[in-house]
Amino acid sequence: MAKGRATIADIARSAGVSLSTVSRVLSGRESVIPIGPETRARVLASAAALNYRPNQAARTLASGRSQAVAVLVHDISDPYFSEIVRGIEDVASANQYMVLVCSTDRDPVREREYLLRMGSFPTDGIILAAGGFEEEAGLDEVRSLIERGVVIVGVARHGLPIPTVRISNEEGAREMAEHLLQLGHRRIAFIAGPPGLTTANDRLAGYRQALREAGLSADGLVLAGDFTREAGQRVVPHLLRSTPRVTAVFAANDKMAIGCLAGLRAAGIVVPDEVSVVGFGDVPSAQDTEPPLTTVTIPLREIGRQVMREVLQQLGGQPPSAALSAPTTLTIRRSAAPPRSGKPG
Amino acid sequence: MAKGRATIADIARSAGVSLSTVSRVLSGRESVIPIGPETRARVLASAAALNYRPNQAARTLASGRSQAVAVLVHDISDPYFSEIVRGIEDVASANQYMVLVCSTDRDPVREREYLLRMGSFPTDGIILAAGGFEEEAGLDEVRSLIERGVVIVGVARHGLPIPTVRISNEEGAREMAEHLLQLGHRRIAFIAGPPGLTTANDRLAGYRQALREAGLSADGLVLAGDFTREAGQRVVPHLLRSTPRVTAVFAANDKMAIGCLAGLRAAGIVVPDEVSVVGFGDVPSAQDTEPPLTTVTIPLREIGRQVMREVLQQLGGQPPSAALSAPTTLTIRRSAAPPRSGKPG
DNA sequence: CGCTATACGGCAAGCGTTTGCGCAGAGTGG
DNA sequence: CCACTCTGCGCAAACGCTTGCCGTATAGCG
Repeated sequence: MAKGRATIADIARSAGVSLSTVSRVLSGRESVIPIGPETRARVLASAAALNYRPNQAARTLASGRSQAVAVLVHDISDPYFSEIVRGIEDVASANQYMVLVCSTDRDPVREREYLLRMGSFPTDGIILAAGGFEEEAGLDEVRSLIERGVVIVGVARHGLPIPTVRISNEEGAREMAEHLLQLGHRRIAFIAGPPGLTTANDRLAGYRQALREAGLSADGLVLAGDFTREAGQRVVPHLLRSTPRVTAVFAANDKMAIGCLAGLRAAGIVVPDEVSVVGFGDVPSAQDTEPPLTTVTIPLREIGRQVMREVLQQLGGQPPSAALSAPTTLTIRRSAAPPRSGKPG
Repeated sequence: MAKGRATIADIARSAGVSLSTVSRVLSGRESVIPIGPETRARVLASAAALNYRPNQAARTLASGRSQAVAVLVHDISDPYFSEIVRGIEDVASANQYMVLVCSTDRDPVREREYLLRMGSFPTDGIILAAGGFEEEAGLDEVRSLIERGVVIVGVARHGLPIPTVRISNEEGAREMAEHLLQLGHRRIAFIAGPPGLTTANDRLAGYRQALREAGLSADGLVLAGDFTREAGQRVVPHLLRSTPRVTAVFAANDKMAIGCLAGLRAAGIVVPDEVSVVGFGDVPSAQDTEPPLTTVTIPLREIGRQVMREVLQQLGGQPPSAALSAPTTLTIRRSAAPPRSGKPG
C-alpha cells in the first residue's frame, strides 16, 4: 500500500536531465563536477515539486556512507552516559548524522554482541563510551570493524587500538584525595568501583597515590563497591566499625556516594560533621542531596561533543588527533569538612 | 583500503548453490521456501568460514525493512526520557532492532526537522516519546511517514492520529492532590509545566479537578513553571508571600519539586514541617533529596517496553492495540505531611 | 502406471543511489 | 586556425541483497 515515494529517476524525467545530474545536485557533489545554475534550478524545482526525499539506504549502499554513528554505553538510563550521548547528539545532528544507542550493562559479552551487529549495521563510526575493562574482550571485533573502514573512537578506553578521549580519572581522584588530606583527614576510606573497570581503577589509583605521597597507607581502607547506590549504602556498617574510625569516605562515583549519604543518615551519623563524604562524577542530582555533594566534575557533555567531532574529522579523512582529553575539576559543596577536632579528650 | 567483506555471492560460490538459496537460509525465509538440511548446512558452514556479515544497507534497500526504530524525546539527558529509551532498547535489542535517539529540546521546529529526516533515514518505526503540544506541529510529516509504511506510536501523544500509550497524568495528579487534601491541606499551590505541553496540562487539570471536587478554588494558586529546576526555585518567594500562606506545593514534575525544595531550604523553611512539597514523575534522584520526595511514579521503563512491543506487533502486521496505558502510582516519602495545626494560637 | 502435490533450488529483475569515464561545445593562448 | 583546457552533462556499471516466478525431482495417491 505504501505509496511509492519519488526517486531521482522521477526528478530526472521531470527536469529533463539525467540521473547523474540529479544525483550530483542533490547530494552536493557539484564541487567536483560543476552543474549549470539553470539546470540545478530545474532539478531543485522538480525535487521540491515531487516532495522528494532521498533514500538513505540506497545512498548507503552505493556510497558506503550511512550518516549514522553508534554509541556503546553501559546504560543509557545512567545520567553519566545519557549526558555524554547528548553531547554526541548535539554535534551529530548539526552535521546531519544520526546516533544510535547500545546499552551493554557493563557486560563484555553484550558489548561484543553489539560490536558484532555493527558489522552488519550501516554506521560510519562507533563511539565506545562505555568504560573498558583491564582485559578487553572485543578486540577482534574492533579490529575487523576498523579494517572495514569504520572509525572508532573511545572515551576513557585505553587498551584498545583506537584514539580515545582521556578523562583524568586518576588526577581527579588524586586531587580530591589531596583536598580531603588538606582538610585534615587522615583516615580516608575509598569505596571502589567494579573490579577490572579501568575507569574505576584509575580513580582508585589516584586515591592511593595521594595517600602514599602523604605518607599514609591505604591498607584496610578500600572497600569493595560496584558503582551502585546500594553498594554505597552497604558499606556504611564497615565504615562505622573501623578503628580508629574513618573521618572521610571517598566514593569512586556519585551514585555510591549518594547511597553512602543515605546509609549514614539512616545510621544517625551527620555529614559532614561526623564524617565527610565525597564522590566522583558530579551527576545532576549531586547538587540536591543533603548536604550537597562535594565531588569531582567531569565535563560529560563536552566530552561527547569532542568525541563526535573527532569521529567527524576522521571521517573527513584527517588523521586521529593525538591527544583528546577532558580535565576534571573539583567542585566543593558541603559534604566534606575538616574532621572533628583531633583526638578525643 | 577497506577490505571487501564477504558477500552472499562468495558464499554461494563456495557452497555451490545459488544466491537465492544463500539468501533464504541466511535471512530465515526458509519457512516459505524450504531448503534441504544438507544444503543449509553447507551454506552455514561457508558463511562461517568466510566470516560473513550481512550488509544491512543492502537488505534494507531490497526488502524495505531496516531493523531500526527512531525515538524522539525532548532530551535524552533527562532521566525521564533516558529511562523510557532504556525500556525501548530492552525489547528492541532482544528483537534485533537498533534504536536511534533524537532530542528535540521541546522545540516543535526541531521535532519537525527530525521527522523530515526520518523521511530519508531507513527506520521501520518511530516512537514519539516527547510530550506533545496542544497544537501539534508535525502533523503532515507524521501522516506522510505513515503513508510510506512507517509505524508510528506515541507515548502520551494524543492529538496525533497514532496509537499512543496513555500515561494517567490527570488521574495521577488528582490522586496526589487528593492525598494532600486528605492530609489536611487546603491551600495547595501548583507549579505548572511548560504552557501548551499536554503532559503538563493534564497534570494541572488533575490538580484542578481534585480541588474543585473538594469545593476549593485554585485561583491564584497555580504558578507558572517550565519543568526546570530553576523554575521550582524561582517560585519560592511567591509561595512565601502568599496569604494565607500555602501549606503545600505540588510541582508538575520532580525537577521543579526538587528546585523548590532547594529554594525553600535556602529560605530557611523546613519541609515538610512548615510546607509540604510533592512532585510528579519519580525520577531516580527523588529518593535522595532531603526529605525524600513524595511523588507520583510513572513506570517509565515499562512504558518504553510496552511502546516498543506495540511497534513490533504492528510491524508484524497486527492492528494497533486499542488501549495502551500505564498507570501511575502514588509513592509516599517524607516531603509531605499534615499542615501545621490550624490557625495561629 | 499416470497424475498431482510437494520439496528444493535457480534465474533474474529489481531496490534507489553514486560515480568513473566519456564526450560535446566553449573559451584561450599561441 | 590549432591544440588544449575547462564546463556541463549523460551512460552505465556497480553496491549487496530479496523475492516473484519457474523448473526439476521425488513422493504420494488411486
